[in-house]
Amino acid sequence: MKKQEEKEHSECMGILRPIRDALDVLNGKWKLPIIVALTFGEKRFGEISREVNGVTDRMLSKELRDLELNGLVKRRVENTYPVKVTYSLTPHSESLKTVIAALRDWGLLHRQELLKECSEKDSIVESAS
Amino acid sequence: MKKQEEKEHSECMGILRPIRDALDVLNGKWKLPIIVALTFGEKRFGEISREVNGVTDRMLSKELRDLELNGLVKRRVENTYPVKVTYSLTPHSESLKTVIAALRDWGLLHRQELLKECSEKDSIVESAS
DNA sequence: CGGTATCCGATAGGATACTG
DNA sequence: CAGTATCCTATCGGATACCG
Repeated sequence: MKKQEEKEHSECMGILRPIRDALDVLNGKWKLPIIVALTFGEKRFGEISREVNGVTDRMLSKELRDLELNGLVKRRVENTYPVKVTYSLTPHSESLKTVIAALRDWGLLHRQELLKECSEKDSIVESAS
Repeated sequence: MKKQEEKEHSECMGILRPIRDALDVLNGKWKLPIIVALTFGEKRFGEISREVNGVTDRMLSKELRDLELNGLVKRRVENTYPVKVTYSLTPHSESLKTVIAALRDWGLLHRQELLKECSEKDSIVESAS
Protein backbone atom coordinates (compact mmCIF):
# COMPACT_ATOMS: atom_id res chain seq x y z
CA MET A 1 0.00 0.00 0.00
CA LYS A 2 2.94 2.27 0.63
CA LYS A 3 4.01 1.67 -2.96
CA GLN A 4 0.52 2.55 -4.14
CA GLU A 5 0.53 5.86 -2.27
CA GLU A 6 3.93 6.79 -3.59
CA LYS A 7 2.81 5.98 -7.08
CA GLU A 8 -0.26 8.14 -6.59
CA HIS A 9 1.93 10.99 -5.38
CA SER A 10 4.36 10.88 -8.24
CA GLU A 11 1.45 10.73 -10.66
CA CYS A 12 0.03 13.84 -9.05
CA MET A 13 3.32 15.64 -9.42
CA GLY A 14 3.49 14.66 -13.05
CA ILE A 15 0.03 16.03 -13.63
CA LEU A 16 0.67 19.14 -11.60
CA ARG A 17 3.95 20.26 -13.12
CA PRO A 18 2.70 21.32 -16.56
CA ILE A 19 -0.31 23.04 -14.98
CA ARG A 20 1.99 25.02 -12.68
CA ASP A 21 4.22 25.84 -15.64
CA ALA A 22 1.26 27.26 -17.52
CA LEU A 23 -0.01 29.25 -14.55
CA ASP A 24 3.44 30.65 -13.81
CA VAL A 25 3.80 31.90 -17.36
CA LEU A 26 0.55 33.88 -17.11
CA ASN A 27 0.89 34.93 -13.49
CA GLY A 28 1.67 38.41 -12.38
CA LYS A 29 -0.38 41.54 -12.56
CA TRP A 30 0.79 42.76 -15.97
CA LYS A 31 1.50 39.77 -18.22
CA LEU A 32 -2.01 39.40 -19.60
CA PRO A 33 -2.54 43.13 -20.17
CA ILE A 34 0.77 43.26 -22.03
CA ILE A 35 -0.10 40.27 -24.18
CA VAL A 36 -3.48 41.73 -25.00
CA ALA A 37 -1.90 45.06 -25.91
CA LEU A 38 0.43 43.29 -28.31
CA THR A 39 -2.37 41.34 -29.98
CA PHE A 40 -3.25 44.60 -31.72
CA GLY A 41 0.11 44.52 -33.45
CA GLU A 42 3.75 45.15 -32.64
CA LYS A 43 4.39 48.06 -30.36
CA ARG A 44 7.21 50.09 -28.91
CA PHE A 45 8.05 50.19 -25.19
CA GLY A 46 6.49 53.59 -24.71
CA GLU A 47 3.33 52.61 -26.55
CA ILE A 48 2.81 49.56 -24.36
CA SER A 49 3.56 51.68 -21.32
CA ARG A 50 0.78 54.07 -22.33
CA GLU A 51 -1.73 51.39 -23.29
CA VAL A 52 -1.28 49.17 -20.27
CA ASN A 53 -2.81 51.42 -17.72
CA GLY A 54 -0.93 51.82 -14.47
CA VAL A 55 2.16 49.79 -15.27
CA THR A 56 5.51 51.28 -14.27
CA ASP A 57 8.58 51.20 -16.50
CA ARG A 58 10.22 48.86 -14.05
CA MET A 59 7.43 46.28 -14.14
CA LEU A 60 6.94 46.59 -17.88
CA SER A 61 10.61 46.00 -18.48
CA LYS A 62 10.67 43.01 -16.15
CA GLU A 63 7.52 41.40 -17.48
CA LEU A 64 8.56 41.86 -21.10
CA ARG A 65 11.84 40.12 -20.30
CA ASP A 66 9.91 37.27 -18.65
CA LEU A 67 7.62 36.92 -21.64
CA GLU A 68 10.58 36.98 -23.99
CA LEU A 69 12.35 34.27 -22.01
CA ASN A 70 9.19 32.20 -22.30
CA GLY A 71 9.20 32.64 -26.06
CA LEU A 72 5.93 34.53 -26.14
CA VAL A 73 7.28 37.94 -27.09
CA LYS A 74 9.89 38.96 -29.62
CA ARG A 75 12.11 41.98 -28.96
CA ARG A 76 13.55 43.76 -31.97
CA VAL A 77 16.05 46.63 -31.77
CA GLU A 78 16.59 49.14 -34.55
CA ASN A 79 19.93 50.89 -34.36
CA THR A 80 18.61 54.35 -35.04
CA TYR A 81 19.13 57.30 -32.76
CA PRO A 82 17.45 57.26 -30.38
CA VAL A 83 17.13 53.48 -30.36
CA LYS A 84 13.79 52.11 -31.40
CA VAL A 85 12.71 48.89 -29.73
CA THR A 86 9.60 47.05 -30.82
CA TYR A 87 7.88 44.15 -29.17
CA SER A 88 5.61 41.65 -30.87
CA LEU A 89 3.96 38.34 -30.15
CA THR A 90 5.67 35.20 -31.41
CA PRO A 91 3.98 32.40 -33.35
CA HIS A 92 4.21 30.29 -30.19
CA SER A 93 2.02 32.79 -28.37
CA GLU A 94 -0.81 31.84 -30.72
CA SER A 95 -1.11 28.56 -28.85
CA LEU A 96 -1.99 30.52 -25.73
CA LYS A 97 -5.26 31.71 -27.21
CA THR A 98 -7.12 28.49 -26.42
CA VAL A 99 -5.91 28.64 -22.84
CA ILE A 100 -6.87 32.26 -22.44
CA ALA A 101 -10.27 31.56 -23.96
CA ALA A 102 -10.78 28.67 -21.55
CA LEU A 103 -9.81 30.90 -18.62
CA ARG A 104 -12.12 33.68 -19.79
CA ASP A 105 -15.07 31.34 -20.28
CA TRP A 106 -14.60 29.78 -16.89
CA GLY A 107 -14.13 33.18 -15.26
CA LEU A 108 -17.49 34.27 -16.63
CA LEU A 109 -19.17 31.03 -15.61
CA HIS A 110 -17.64 31.27 -12.16
CA ARG A 111 -18.95 34.78 -11.64
CA GLN A 112 -22.43 33.52 -12.46
CA GLU A 113 -21.99 30.71 -9.97
CA LEU A 114 -20.89 33.06 -7.21
CA LEU A 115 -23.89 35.31 -7.85
CA LYS A 116 -26.16 32.28 -7.69
CA GLU A 117 -24.67 31.16 -4.36
CA CYS A 118 -24.97 34.69 -3.09
CA SER A 119 -28.66 34.99 -3.91
CA GLU A 120 -29.29 31.58 -2.33
CA LYS A 121 -27.67 32.77 0.88
CA ASP A 122 -29.73 35.96 0.71
CA SER A 123 -32.98 34.04 0.45
CA ILE A 124 -31.96 31.92 3.43
CA VAL A 125 -31.28 35.07 5.42
CA GLU A 126 -34.59 36.50 4.27
CA SER A 127 -36.57 33.40 5.24
CA ALA A 128 -34.82 33.37 8.61
CA SER A 129 -35.84 36.93 9.41
CA MET B 1 -9.41 59.26 -31.61
CA LYS B 2 -9.29 59.74 -27.83
CA LYS B 3 -12.74 58.15 -27.70
CA GLN B 4 -11.48 55.22 -29.73
CA GLU B 5 -8.56 54.63 -27.39
CA GLU B 6 -10.77 54.79 -24.33
CA LYS B 7 -13.13 52.32 -25.91
CA GLU B 8 -10.24 49.98 -26.66
CA HIS B 9 -9.09 50.24 -23.06
CA SER B 10 -12.44 49.47 -21.54
CA GLU B 11 -12.86 46.55 -23.90
CA CYS B 12 -9.50 45.21 -22.72
CA MET B 13 -10.55 45.51 -19.12
CA GLY B 14 -13.75 43.66 -19.86
CA ILE B 15 -11.81 40.86 -21.47
CA LEU B 16 -9.17 40.81 -18.77
CA ARG B 17 -11.38 40.69 -15.72
CA PRO B 18 -12.76 37.15 -16.11
CA ILE B 19 -9.30 35.85 -17.02
CA ARG B 20 -7.86 37.39 -13.88
CA ASP B 21 -10.73 35.96 -11.85
CA ALA B 22 -9.95 32.50 -13.15
CA LEU B 23 -6.22 32.83 -12.54
CA ASP B 24 -6.76 34.17 -9.03
CA VAL B 25 -8.94 31.22 -8.10
CA LEU B 26 -6.18 28.77 -9.07
CA ASN B 27 -3.27 30.83 -7.79
CA GLY B 28 -1.20 29.93 -4.80
CA LYS B 29 1.16 27.10 -4.21
CA TRP B 30 -1.33 24.61 -2.79
CA LYS B 31 -4.71 25.11 -4.45
CA LEU B 32 -4.13 22.74 -7.36
CA PRO B 33 -2.53 19.99 -5.23
CA ILE B 34 -5.49 20.20 -2.85
CA ILE B 35 -8.02 20.01 -5.67
CA VAL B 36 -6.23 17.05 -7.21
CA ALA B 37 -6.13 15.29 -3.85
CA LEU B 38 -9.88 15.73 -3.51
CA THR B 39 -10.63 14.38 -6.99
CA PHE B 40 -9.90 10.95 -5.55
CA GLY B 41 -12.88 11.37 -3.24
CA GLU B 42 -13.85 13.27 -0.11
CA LYS B 43 -11.15 13.45 2.51
CA ARG B 44 -10.54 14.60 6.04
CA PHE B 45 -8.24 17.48 6.97
CA GLY B 46 -5.49 15.17 8.19
CA GLU B 47 -5.71 13.00 5.09
CA ILE B 48 -5.28 15.97 2.77
CA SER B 49 -2.45 17.21 4.97
CA ARG B 50 -0.67 13.90 4.49
CA GLU B 51 -1.38 13.57 0.78
CA VAL B 52 -0.44 17.10 -0.21
CA ASN B 53 3.24 16.85 0.40
CA GLY B 54 4.85 19.73 2.24
CA VAL B 55 1.78 21.77 3.06
CA THR B 56 1.49 23.16 6.59
CA ASP B 57 -1.71 23.13 8.64
CA ARG B 58 -1.86 26.87 8.37
CA MET B 59 -1.73 26.96 4.59
CA LEU B 60 -4.03 23.99 4.18
CA SER B 61 -6.61 25.63 6.41
CA LYS B 62 -6.33 28.94 4.59
CA GLU B 63 -6.47 27.47 1.10
CA LEU B 64 -9.40 25.21 1.93
CA ARG B 65 -11.27 28.27 3.19
CA ASP B 66 -10.43 30.11 -0.04
CA LEU B 67 -11.62 27.21 -2.16
CA GLU B 68 -14.80 26.94 -0.11
CA LEU B 69 -15.50 30.66 -0.53
CA ASN B 70 -15.10 30.15 -4.26
CA GLY B 71 -17.63 27.35 -4.20
CA LEU B 72 -15.18 24.69 -5.32
CA VAL B 73 -14.94 22.76 -2.07
CA LYS B 74 -17.64 21.66 0.37
CA ARG B 75 -16.84 21.44 4.09
CA ARG B 76 -18.93 19.06 6.14
CA VAL B 77 -18.72 18.72 9.93
CA GLU B 78 -19.86 15.65 11.83
CA ASN B 79 -20.60 16.35 15.48
CA THR B 80 -18.81 13.34 16.85
CA TYR B 81 -16.04 13.49 19.40
CA PRO B 82 -13.49 14.34 18.28
CA VAL B 83 -15.08 16.30 15.50
CA LYS B 84 -14.78 14.83 12.04
CA VAL B 85 -14.49 17.28 9.16
CA THR B 86 -14.59 16.13 5.58
CA TYR B 87 -13.87 18.11 2.46
CA SER B 88 -15.12 17.31 -1.01
CA LEU B 89 -15.31 18.90 -4.42
CA THR B 90 -18.56 20.62 -5.39
CA PRO B 91 -20.44 20.07 -8.65
CA HIS B 92 -19.25 23.53 -9.70
CA SER B 93 -15.65 22.36 -9.49
CA GLU B 94 -16.39 19.95 -12.35
CA SER B 95 -16.40 22.94 -14.68
CA LEU B 96 -12.77 23.54 -13.79
CA LYS B 97 -11.67 20.34 -15.45
CA THR B 98 -11.69 21.81 -18.95
CA VAL B 99 -9.60 24.74 -17.77
CA ILE B 100 -7.12 22.53 -15.97
CA ALA B 101 -6.89 20.28 -19.02
CA ALA B 102 -6.23 23.31 -21.22
CA LEU B 103 -3.53 24.51 -18.85
CA ARG B 104 -1.93 21.07 -18.67
CA ASP B 105 -1.94 20.65 -22.46
CA TRP B 106 -0.42 24.05 -22.99
CA GLY B 107 2.12 23.47 -20.23
CA LEU B 108 3.31 20.35 -22.02
CA LEU B 109 3.36 22.07 -25.40
CA HIS B 110 5.22 25.01 -23.90
CA ARG B 111 7.91 22.78 -22.43
CA GLN B 112 8.46 21.29 -25.88
CA GLU B 113 8.75 24.77 -27.32
CA LEU B 114 11.33 25.84 -24.75
CA LEU B 115 13.41 22.75 -25.45
CA LYS B 116 13.25 23.50 -29.15
CA GLU B 117 14.40 27.09 -28.64
CA CYS B 118 17.14 25.83 -26.38
CA SER B 119 18.53 23.38 -28.90
CA GLU B 120 18.41 26.07 -31.59
CA LYS B 121 20.49 28.36 -29.37
CA ASP B 122 22.86 25.46 -28.70
CA SER B 123 23.43 24.83 -32.38
CA ILE B 124 24.11 28.54 -32.93
CA VAL B 125 26.68 28.43 -30.12
CA GLU B 126 28.16 25.27 -31.60
CA SER B 127 28.45 26.73 -35.07
CA ALA B 128 30.04 29.85 -33.60
CA SER B 129 32.75 27.90 -31.79
C1' DC C 1 -8.45 15.83 15.34
C1' DG C 2 -8.78 20.10 13.15
C1' DG C 3 -7.37 23.78 13.35
C1' DT C 4 -5.55 29.17 15.21
C1' DA C 5 -1.82 32.53 16.82
C1' DT C 6 2.48 34.43 16.29
C1' DC C 7 6.61 35.46 14.18
C1' DC C 8 9.70 35.54 10.30
C1' DG C 9 11.93 35.54 5.75
C1' DA C 10 11.14 35.83 0.73
C1' DT C 11 9.00 37.70 -3.09
C1' DA C 12 5.77 40.93 -5.81
C1' DG C 13 5.08 45.14 -6.95
C1' DG C 14 4.87 50.54 -6.42
C1' DA C 15 7.40 55.39 -6.33
C1' DT C 16 10.93 58.03 -7.63
C1' DA C 17 15.19 59.33 -9.61
C1' DC C 18 18.51 58.68 -12.92
C1' DT C 19 21.09 57.23 -17.59
C1' DG C 20 23.04 56.17 -22.49
C1' DC D 1 13.33 56.66 -25.99
C1' DA D 2 13.96 52.66 -23.39
C1' DG D 3 15.05 51.35 -19.85
C1' DT D 4 18.02 50.68 -14.71
C1' DA D 5 18.85 51.64 -9.73
C1' DT D 6 17.22 52.30 -5.31
C1' DC D 7 14.09 52.14 -1.80
C1' DC D 8 9.85 50.89 0.24
C1' DT D 9 5.48 48.32 1.42
C1' DA D 10 2.37 44.54 1.29
C1' DT D 11 1.24 40.04 0.68
C1' DC D 12 2.71 34.98 0.49
C1' DG D 13 4.13 31.26 2.65
C1' DG D 14 7.14 28.58 6.18
C1' DA D 15 8.13 27.30 11.33
C1' DT D 16 6.64 26.68 15.65
C1' DA D 17 3.64 26.64 19.45
C1' DC D 18 -0.63 26.27 21.19
C1' DC D 19 -6.02 25.18 21.78
C1' DG D 20 -10.90 23.04 22.27
